[in-house]
Amino acid sequence: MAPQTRRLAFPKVVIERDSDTEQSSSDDEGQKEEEGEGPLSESESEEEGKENGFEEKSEENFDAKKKGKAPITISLKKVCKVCKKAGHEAGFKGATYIDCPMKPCFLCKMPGHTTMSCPHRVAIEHGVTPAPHRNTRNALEYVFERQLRPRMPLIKPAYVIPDEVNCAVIRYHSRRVTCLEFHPTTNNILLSGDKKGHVGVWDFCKVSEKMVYGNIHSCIVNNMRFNPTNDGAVYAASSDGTISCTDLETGIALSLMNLNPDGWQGPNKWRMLYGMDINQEKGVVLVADNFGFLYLSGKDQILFFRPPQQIALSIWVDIRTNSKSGEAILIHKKGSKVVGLHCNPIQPELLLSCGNDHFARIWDMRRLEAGSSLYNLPHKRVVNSAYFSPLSGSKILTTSQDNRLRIWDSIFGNLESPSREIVHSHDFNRHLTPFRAEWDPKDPSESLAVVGRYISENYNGAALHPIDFIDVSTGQLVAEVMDPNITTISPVNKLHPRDDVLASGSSRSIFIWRPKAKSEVGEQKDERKIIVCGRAEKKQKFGDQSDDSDDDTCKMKGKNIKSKKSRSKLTPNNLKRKR
DNA sequence: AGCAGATGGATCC
DNA sequence: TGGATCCCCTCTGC
Repeated sequence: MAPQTRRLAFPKVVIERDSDTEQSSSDDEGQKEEEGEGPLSESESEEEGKENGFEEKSEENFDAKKKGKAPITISLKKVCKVCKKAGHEAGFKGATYIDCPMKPCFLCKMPGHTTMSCPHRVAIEHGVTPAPHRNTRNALEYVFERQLRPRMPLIKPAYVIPDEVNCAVIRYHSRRVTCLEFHPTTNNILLSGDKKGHVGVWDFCKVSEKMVYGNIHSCIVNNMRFNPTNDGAVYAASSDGTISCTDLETGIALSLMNLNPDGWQGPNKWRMLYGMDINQEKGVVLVADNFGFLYLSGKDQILFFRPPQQIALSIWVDIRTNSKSGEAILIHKKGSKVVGLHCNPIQPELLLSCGNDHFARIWDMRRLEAGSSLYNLPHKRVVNSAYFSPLSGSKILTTSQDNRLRIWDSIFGNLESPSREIVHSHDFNRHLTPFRAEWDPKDPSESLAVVGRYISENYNGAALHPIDFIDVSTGQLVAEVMDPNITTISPVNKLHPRDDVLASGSSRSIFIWRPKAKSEVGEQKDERKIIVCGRAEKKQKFGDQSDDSDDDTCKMKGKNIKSKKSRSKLTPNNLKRKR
């Protein structure tokens, strides 16, 4: 499928919504008239009509009102489940979610309109605040222009979008997937961490070769990184307060650090590890906790480690030459979670952190002390992730819970305000893994990012949550990929470092996406396989897909398909995008 | 099938 | 600073 923009998709949604709304409101009227609640339902329809901008409808209702029915003061009329007021209802109408008009827009957070009419929902640019015009440059930027710019291509190559599910493991994990990581050298190996602390290793070409190690952590795996000098070992940071180093062959995990050596001493004492990255140059694992502190640990310390001994805090390796060893460094507001750490791919001295104090911060590794950050990048709400661009390391992409992606085009330029803010729905429900927009590591122009979408869209009667590909240099929605069988939200997405492959984690399942064109032209005749885990594990091979899928459409039409029934409908024939 | 629970963040007081 | 309360598209297990 060619990359599809919102502009193409949106009119379809409008049509669905119109008929849905009209139909459901007239249904309501009919039903309530029987119940003797005519006038109330009329006023309800009227408000709904206004909300959607249908003047004719209001007139019709006015006519109906003139015909006259006695007003009733006591009723069992439904109230809005959001604001508890009568006169309107919020929630799903079929597969379309109707916002409560009393609340600010759920998407852009501005008052005066709802998500349905939000300009950011219909704009092809997806709601971009353009970069302020800059005519000042600092000396570093000239260095950037001279040294890095020549390596970047002048003409942006066409994006290749992995937009079709190629294989999947359904209910692979026993809890929701929290992070994914591709093997750095073996193309087909995908690692996944889950909320329970398990780590999965899956060969998605052989598909059935999969393993879940359940003995590594006791709760959420927040981040994983491969050992840059030994790709058979992976580090993981967990909310159990430990960093593990796991041998992928054996599954034997060694604990590199334990911040809760005395066990559970109450929620105020329990330390959880979130952000993690590895600085290859300096040979250290950087990890940050839920109290605002950064810890540095020798990456190769593991070589001297014997389980089940746990390394005490005092033997952390401190790479700083002029400060005390073994000290945690406060890098974000005390008591706030530091959810992301990223080392600059080009400048090993630069570290980027982000957290719940609404800031992303840039640090010089040579001067890591509380309050000594080089720059603080403010956000309106919690920052879920912050990444340097993968090739030049000169851009920054952040995901904040204020439903905005922010892009700084050059860390050498003016960092006072982001170059762009892109409105995007990822303000998540608390029981989801936080959304993190991630760069495409293969894009030489460093402009393509992938991020899951929280809010659903009505696709042929099904409420689906697409995975968005966004050109962060323009804010344009390059593609939204979805599959009728994936009705759950996909907050975790990872693009392959070399292949045109997307891995996404949705609830307990993992999906591998490849470009549809490839299998169509037979360049790479992949067998699409789905493995369903569970009580009776069965293997399904995707058969030929017939175009006649109206049956499924009808089944899904007009209801929110987030039900167990529809979730279990994962069959070869209905795994087909209906647009 | 229906419901509780998970332990998240914003906001108000 | 801390407790209470609310929440909007979850998902699972009992």
